[in-house]
Amino acid sequence: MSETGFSTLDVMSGRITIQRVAELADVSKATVSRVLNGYPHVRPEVREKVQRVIRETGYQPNNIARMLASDRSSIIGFVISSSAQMVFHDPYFPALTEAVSDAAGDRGLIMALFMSHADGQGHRTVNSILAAGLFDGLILTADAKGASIFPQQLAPDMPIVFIGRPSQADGMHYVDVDNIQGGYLATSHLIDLGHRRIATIGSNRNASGEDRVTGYRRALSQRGLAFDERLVAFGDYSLESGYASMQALLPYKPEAVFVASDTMALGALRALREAGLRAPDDIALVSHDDLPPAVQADPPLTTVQQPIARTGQLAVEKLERIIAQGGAVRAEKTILPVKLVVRESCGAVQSI
Amino acid sequence: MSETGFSTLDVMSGRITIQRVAELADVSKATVSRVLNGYPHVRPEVREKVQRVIRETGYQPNNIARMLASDRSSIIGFVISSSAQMVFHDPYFPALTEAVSDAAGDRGLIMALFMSHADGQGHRTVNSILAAGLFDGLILTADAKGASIFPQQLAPDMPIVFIGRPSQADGMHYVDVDNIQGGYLATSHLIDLGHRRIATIGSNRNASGEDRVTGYRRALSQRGLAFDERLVAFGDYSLESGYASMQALLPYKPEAVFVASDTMALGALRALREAGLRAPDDIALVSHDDLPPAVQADPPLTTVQQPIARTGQLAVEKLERIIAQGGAVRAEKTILPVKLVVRESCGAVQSI
DNA sequence: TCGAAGATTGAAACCAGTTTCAACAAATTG
DNA sequence: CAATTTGTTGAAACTGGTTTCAATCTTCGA
Repeated sequence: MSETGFSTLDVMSGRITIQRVAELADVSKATVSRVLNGYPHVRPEVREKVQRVIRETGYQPNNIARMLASDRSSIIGFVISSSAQMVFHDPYFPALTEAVSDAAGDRGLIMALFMSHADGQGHRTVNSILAAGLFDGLILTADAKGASIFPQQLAPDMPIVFIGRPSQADGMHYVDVDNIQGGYLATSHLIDLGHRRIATIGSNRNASGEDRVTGYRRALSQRGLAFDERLVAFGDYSLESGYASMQALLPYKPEAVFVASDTMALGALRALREAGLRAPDDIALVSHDDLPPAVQADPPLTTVQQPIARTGQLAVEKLERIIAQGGAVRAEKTILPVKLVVRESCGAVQSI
Repeated sequence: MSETGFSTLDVMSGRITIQRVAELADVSKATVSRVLNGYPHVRPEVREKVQRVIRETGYQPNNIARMLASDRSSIIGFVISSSAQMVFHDPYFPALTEAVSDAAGDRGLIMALFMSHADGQGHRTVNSILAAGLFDGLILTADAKGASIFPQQLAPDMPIVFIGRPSQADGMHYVDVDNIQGGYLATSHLIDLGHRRIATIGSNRNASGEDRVTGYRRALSQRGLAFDERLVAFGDYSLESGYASMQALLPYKPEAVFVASDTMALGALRALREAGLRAPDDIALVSHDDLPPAVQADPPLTTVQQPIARTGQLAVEKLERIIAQGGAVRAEKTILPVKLVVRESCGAVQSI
């Protein structure tokens, strides 16, 4: 009833607004806003008074109003465009998601996750994301070869960073891992161990898969080994495809195989086991990714470690920079180094 | 220069607003808003004119302004509170995430993902989520036993649905799977196959793990089998813990084991293999979850299938209902049925 | 044909912040 | 000591929608 019910402020009315804080601190909304955002031009004692009111009332600024006024949402979209199968079967995407989520959280950004299945219309997803006009920027996992629509064409001003080299990389920002070097290191290691008939299970689904095969070929040619078409199989990163690919390769009697992902290597190992062969004694194996299954495999996999957490982190940082500069940043790619982790599947170390 | 530059509307000015559409269609903002939201009280020809202008200008309403005015964001938060390890190693969380993401997308909701690692302060995450005041509601994965702070206490009005029974389930909405029945079905199946010394690898980390062990005990007692403390081991859902648990059980010579997750079963299988034992010939195995590794395992796992996609979907639907009704819905739990999927690890089917 | 009920419409208030700009005070300079 | 410059502050405009309410226009029944 009382017009001056200041004392019961914490009880009355549903929500505390900046207006209310301003009244209680006996200043204007503008000043409260300055305090809130750490802007200068506020006398220390005024600043403190406002902060005290904020503390005492438990005032939380309304983020949506903030977004509207400042034209910034602090929300970024993370779009995984891949078949449902891949997301399920390969720990790469969970690991990457976690990396991006962590990096976003560290910077006070909120990450909205979209899984746009290639089987449905992934485009619809991307379209509706852009239409939402809600995101400060987007992180996209590299598209499969042949993806037709590019969000840039739909929203040229939207800051976008790819993870993995997109099929049309011109003018795109992206963070990738040195896949060519990955294939090269793995294959060179096998050559160093004395193997000559070295096969590969790669993938032609996306740029990463192709690059790893490129590295494989580069290592061969650099050491004067002939490239044999029959020693190359292509999978889709699933365990099943690794299994099938290994079965297809066995008739050509490889001494060693570079498998382009840990998950496919797991499948390859099973094919070996069923054929009564053992790694590394009968066939040496080096794979790629260094995800948890590599350690868990039997035998543990020698594999190329790719810095997934760092990848996610750099993508977020890069995106933040582009957002801050209003999108006027020259397209720039970042390639992260990889390294070989030697375990038992290659035969360089004796199993314990 | 011209004051009446309507013809160049698509070129001039950065963004088209509802005001601009209203001017072009020669109506008020209110009418455009009515058309936009499909409200009645607009003459057909007016409606059509407005729609034409919208189409021609490519107008997209600003979602943030919409949120502010309507006090709805259409964003839900999905919080995975678990150790980083679990998220990495067990495909359960990726599968669940995908289910929730899909269900949200289907309903026009945007899903923000939070992975709050128990190792850091998960509470800080939840706090800052609530502070954001951005979400219409939250879906939380059930907390581990002993989690101390409940978001309800911080934000009693926030619509929240748990996936999995939370440790303080009173007054909470949650969707869960019938874990007791899961343990019961698995164990009964092993009893039916003639086994008597049946061990279990469970978990006391959360309610699901405990329930599965409860089901195991219920099946034993119902069939008049004694419960033997030494035949019970507890893991943390990781492959490693399954491996260690199985090693711990072997000295007590179980004939069969019910393992509370596929991932732990994978570890158990390895322990068997290293001990020179085979499933199902030496020890029969039934696990829980029916995630991809169950099929990929060697031998493929007989396991209890839990409907993950359905779980996510129901959680989103339930949350949407609570949001729509302004939170005034009586707490209600939903328990989904599980079923046994017979493969080779239990010995009921001959391997091919 | 008149009055009442119902449909259509727009002006204005509102959501809760940020930002601009003018006014004034205090400090510095010539 | 006057003239600038610099610092502090609040009023008001602005972000782009939704919603209320009163005014006007139709339609229909008596």
